[in-house]
Amino acid sequence: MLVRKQQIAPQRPSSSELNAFAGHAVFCSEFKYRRGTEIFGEAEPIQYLYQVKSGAVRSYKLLADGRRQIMAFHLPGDIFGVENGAVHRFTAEAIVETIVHLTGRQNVVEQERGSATATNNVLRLVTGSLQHAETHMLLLGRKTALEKVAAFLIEMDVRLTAAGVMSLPMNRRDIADYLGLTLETVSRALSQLRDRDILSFIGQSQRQIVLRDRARLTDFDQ
Amino acid sequence: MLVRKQQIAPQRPSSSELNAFAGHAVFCSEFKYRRGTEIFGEAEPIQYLYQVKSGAVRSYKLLADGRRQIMAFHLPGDIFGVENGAVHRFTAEAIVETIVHLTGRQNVVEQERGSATATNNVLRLVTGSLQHAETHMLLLGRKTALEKVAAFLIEMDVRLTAAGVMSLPMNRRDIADYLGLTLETVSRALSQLRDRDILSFIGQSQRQIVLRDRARLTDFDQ
DNA sequence: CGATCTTTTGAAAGAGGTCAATTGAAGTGG
DNA sequence: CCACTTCAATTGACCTCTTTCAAAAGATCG
Repeated sequence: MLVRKQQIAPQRPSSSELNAFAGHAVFCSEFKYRRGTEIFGEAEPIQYLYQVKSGAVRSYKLLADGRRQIMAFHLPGDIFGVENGAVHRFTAEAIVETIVHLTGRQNVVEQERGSATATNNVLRLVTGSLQHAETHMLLLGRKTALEKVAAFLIEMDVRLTAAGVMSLPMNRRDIADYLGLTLETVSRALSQLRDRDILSFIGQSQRQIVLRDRARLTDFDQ
Repeated sequence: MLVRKQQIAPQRPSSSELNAFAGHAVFCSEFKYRRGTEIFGEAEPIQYLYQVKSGAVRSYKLLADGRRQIMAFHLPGDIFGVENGAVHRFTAEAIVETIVHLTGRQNVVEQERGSATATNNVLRLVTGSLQHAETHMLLLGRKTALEKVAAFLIEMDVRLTAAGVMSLPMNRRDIADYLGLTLETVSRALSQLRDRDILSFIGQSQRQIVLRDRARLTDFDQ
């Protein structure tokens, strides 16, 4: 597993939000993952706790025949890989070149035993994931394609929009696998929103989006 | 809210698994809810922690136009209503006449502050919910109708089958809203499984099911 | 025992999926 | 640095799975 990892600053403990999370300084390295590379796999033993420094991560589950459901996108600032058991329940991959801060699981486990504050931090993270999962179940089970795409844009708008432009790190297939659709349906929904002047693409890339009418976009998201 | 509640043994602290959860005896009452009545509503302040003694509970979220997504069914032994924030994120209703044990939230909060064991118990419950939610997202986003119904039957088989018979407390609409389908599609899938001799209904009720071929049922669930 | 709720089943419609072709962007190696 | 290959996205045409609408039979409840 470490073979895939490209260590940047292995010896120097670096300051990060992970330290704040732990309540005290812990050994904390920076790793860089190339686009498309696996950070950890489903059923692999848990060794680290991760925080996205730059880039983007997708975590997903697969069915036997390859159908994929992306549970969440992890963007700069997000902490992921927090689990209570011994093994990961899903796979995490870098969507683009991604730098993460990581801390050994030992530190987290020790904190769980010792500090009540640290345990509460773990609890807060897991609760946050659960809340997101519940919202997403409602989307997956009961929303139409257009409502799903609108909800996705609103979610990403908060996280990714800088200077009025939303730069999506993921491709249409990733979005589709997040929303329980096909990439063609996602593309058609985006085109429809563009034709109605609710959004527009800028430059040559189809991943740079400007939201022109957030109010009407919200109307689509039930 | 208390108006709806029919208290059974208000004065007598009763022994239950909730006490084991708390690590020591706490005030613990038994309440009975008639079928269809609300136990708590979305956005209501959290006051209690619940454990199903008998019966069944559905917890769900609604869209503005009434579309419903059931997040989970809570069956005898299940603890529910555990949340980290101040208000509930969904509604819980008794599916049939249901008896629950409940303990005041104060106890839980105090335990969170004090005992690390109690906090770990809360963490274990929340982690369990998250794990279930992740599995369910894969089902909602990526499985076909037949696969969804097969997965539902396998899930309920473990929980509900006694003496070879699975007695479902919920109707077809509940199942549909759990699986992101319509009740007609659920009915058709069950008929299909019956026609293929994978299950059969017993008696006059359509909620008493005998699984005749679990191996082939598992084949349908990817 | 009548009224209401639940479930099944059929027929028709529709939302989203599949297949395919085209265009455009982005890496890659000579 | 540019041609070449590969990857990404759009769009059209068609198809199919699930939904919608409707009717009828069956179960349950007061």
